[in-house]
Amino acid sequence: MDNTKENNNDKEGLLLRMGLNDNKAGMEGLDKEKINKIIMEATKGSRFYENELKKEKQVNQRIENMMQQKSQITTQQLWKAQLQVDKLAMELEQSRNLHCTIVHIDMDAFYAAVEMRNNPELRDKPIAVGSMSMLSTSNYHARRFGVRAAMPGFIAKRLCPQLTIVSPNFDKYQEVSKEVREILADYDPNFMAMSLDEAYLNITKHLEERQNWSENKRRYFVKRGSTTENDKSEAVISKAPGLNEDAVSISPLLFEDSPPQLQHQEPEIPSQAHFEEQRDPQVLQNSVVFGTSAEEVVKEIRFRIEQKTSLTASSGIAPNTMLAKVCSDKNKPNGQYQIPSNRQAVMDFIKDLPIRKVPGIGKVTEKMLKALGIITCSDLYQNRALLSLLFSETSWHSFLHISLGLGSTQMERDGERKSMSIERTFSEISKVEELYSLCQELCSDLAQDLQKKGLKGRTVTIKLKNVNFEVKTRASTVAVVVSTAEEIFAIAKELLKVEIDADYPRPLRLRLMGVRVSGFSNEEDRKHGQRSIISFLKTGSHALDPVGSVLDKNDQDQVMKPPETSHKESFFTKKRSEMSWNHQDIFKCEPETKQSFQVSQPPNLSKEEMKENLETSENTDDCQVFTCPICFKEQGRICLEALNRHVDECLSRTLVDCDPKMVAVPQSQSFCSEVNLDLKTHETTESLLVDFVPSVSVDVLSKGKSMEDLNTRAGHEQSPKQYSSLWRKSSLDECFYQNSSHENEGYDAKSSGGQTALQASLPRDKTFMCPVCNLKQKTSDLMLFNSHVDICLNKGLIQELRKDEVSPVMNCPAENSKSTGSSGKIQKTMNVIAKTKRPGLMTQNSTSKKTKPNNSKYTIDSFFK
DNA sequence: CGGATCGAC
DNA sequence: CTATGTCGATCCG
Repeated sequence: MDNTKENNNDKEGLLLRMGLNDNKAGMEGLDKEKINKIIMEATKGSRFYENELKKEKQVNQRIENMMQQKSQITTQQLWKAQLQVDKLAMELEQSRNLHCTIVHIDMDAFYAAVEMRNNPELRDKPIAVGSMSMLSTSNYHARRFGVRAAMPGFIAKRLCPQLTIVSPNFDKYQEVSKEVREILADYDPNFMAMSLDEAYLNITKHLEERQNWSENKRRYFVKRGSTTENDKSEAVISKAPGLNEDAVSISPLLFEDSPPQLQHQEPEIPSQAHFEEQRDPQVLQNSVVFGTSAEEVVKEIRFRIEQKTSLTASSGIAPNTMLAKVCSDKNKPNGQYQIPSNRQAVMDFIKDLPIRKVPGIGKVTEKMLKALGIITCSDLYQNRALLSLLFSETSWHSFLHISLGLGSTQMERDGERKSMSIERTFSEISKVEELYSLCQELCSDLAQDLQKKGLKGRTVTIKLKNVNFEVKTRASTVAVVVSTAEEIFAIAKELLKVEIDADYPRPLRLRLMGVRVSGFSNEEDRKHGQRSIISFLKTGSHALDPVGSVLDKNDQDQVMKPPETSHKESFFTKKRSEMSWNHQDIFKCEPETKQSFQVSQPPNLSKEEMKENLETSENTDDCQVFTCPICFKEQGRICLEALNRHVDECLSRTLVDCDPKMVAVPQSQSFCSEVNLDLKTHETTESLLVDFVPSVSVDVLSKGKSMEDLNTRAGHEQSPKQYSSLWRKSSLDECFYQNSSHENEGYDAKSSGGQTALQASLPRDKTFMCPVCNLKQKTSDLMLFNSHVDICLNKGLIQELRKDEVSPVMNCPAENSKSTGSSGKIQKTMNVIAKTKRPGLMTQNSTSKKTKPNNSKYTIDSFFK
């Protein structure tokens, strides 16, 4: 049994993947081991499980390839990469936009919450929404037993025999969702709904307007049940008659079953807001006034949602969507969390954030990065050079964005969709006729969806999953666009036929079939929806207006970008387009840049003044004086684009030159001597890339900053921080997740020891201590300082590499036979499927079961679909 | 372009 | 008694 050990590992992996390791132990619930054991028993030996193991092996193989590649990276490559990555990082830093207030709203355990609201019977029970085959969501009570979304119901039942599984009522959820949407629209008419229970808002403009609102405009009345059309909710409210004129009266009804810790949360009622009891006894209402800050706005939103729907929501407030989303998770359920709009706050937040929390990083990426020792965003930043060598450009760009705490500040325009598909799972079908008729049905349903959207495409893809959970897709592209059921089916049928014939003596034995249409043409899209024009007008009128003129950048971007890239800018993926348009953005960024560096700007700068500053800076600073981080020569008044060219040249020069040891060391040393290059760039500098330099967080002072400020900040850094208290407040889930994501690994916290000491010892007035070489230097130029640090860092990296004997420079990579060829990107995925064409084993079982396509869908449909 | 893979919910 | 979903986007050969 040579695979016993491996199996054990795999088991753990599987449990991890199923997200079950992060279950919390509760008085009534189960502890982690029990949960894992039960799941294991239920799952072991199933075809599903076997397939999971197989998939996991593939991922492991991928990781192995990656490590192999890593071992062949030379120090020169790494060094060069470091500089190039940092160049981009600097550009990104300059385009950082902190002027938007983005809110992410997330309804708590949405489906389950609706069901509980509608049926008081369920309120004290563990429940889940879904079926025996699959659950969509569970309430918090059930979660204590390890019952979670995406878990099959029959396993959930074993974990929690008392579990009530209710089948989903999507219409109901739609309705509630609509009610919520109506509220959200008051704060951002352009809000972006991600699903029935989740949305992003840009409340920048609302906040601005709100500043002038009278109290009455911010006053809401606490309703006492009678207004709700839903009888049940009245019952809910009257159930707590003792709760009267205080905050508790509007505290969540939903979380009676919340873990006890949650009840320590302070009542989620505006701190600045105050209640005013209405003296008129007949009114029987209290009113509440919300403040004008973002936090208050969000409390107001959540308050209104709860008043209207009797459901609670969690939310996050941050300068961009990525951060907002992460935030909303932090104090869930029924909580909120804000990252203030300054760079330091963002960085503090990001610092220990496990990458898995970041949207876009899923379990596979997490595992791959973990293999590189990357767990947190700081790790991500520290490994940026390596990552740029191991991952595709889009991937490492995303990583860089994440590790800098950057994300989109715009609500996505109605993105042109790229494909539309339908798929269905059913109990085994292997009869040819049934397969065809099923396919036809799918095509017909898909055609309806397509026609609703006025879409036609040229590529039809079928997807087949056999009873062993092996998935295949087969595509075919035709000359003219198709959209009708017949047209699609004609193509899909052929594809299906090929697969049936290919296996011929054996039946296909499918458990899922899907059909997809893609390759939409723009002309068609325009013709039908005139989408582009509409969205163009929308851009003009509803433009999310951050701060006055600054926002024009956004709009201009919209207009200037090529149409394909102007849509679908999930904060995660839009970067490519940013890159290609970078040179155009740079000057438009200028005003913002200026501001984003002014994190510590003089507090009372009037808007006019600010504008003025911006304007002048725009006029005069079109080209700044830059210093090349490689050769350290001043580049005069050239624009960033030119600087980039220069840096590139420098880079290739130095690399040809030689051993980095010889280059980096002398340069950095000479630089470490006192330099005073007072460039007329920004009068304020903020720590840029230095935050994550190993074991330090260096803060560059602004001119106006006093020593007290500094000390305060440094002290704040180490004392029970603002965040950790909030962190403690977070739900059990959350805490557990934190723990579980760190368990199992010799988690070697990249110690941030000495950080405070270092900060405190920072001399004032533009003399900085390099955290790596520990030498003093004097400069006001951020870039210079960073370059210096980076070079020192490179030195360190090189030494580290040497120490580890990973791949000494002289070592010829070719001698390692295993992964020849491909240098640069990860060799992606082994093609295993090709080998697995032999379907069902001996089971001759021609079980022509009734074709009973399982129609229930548990997917969360998005608002606008 | 085709196919597998990833991630979100 | 059984029993593990649906959809869109991206990446790479």
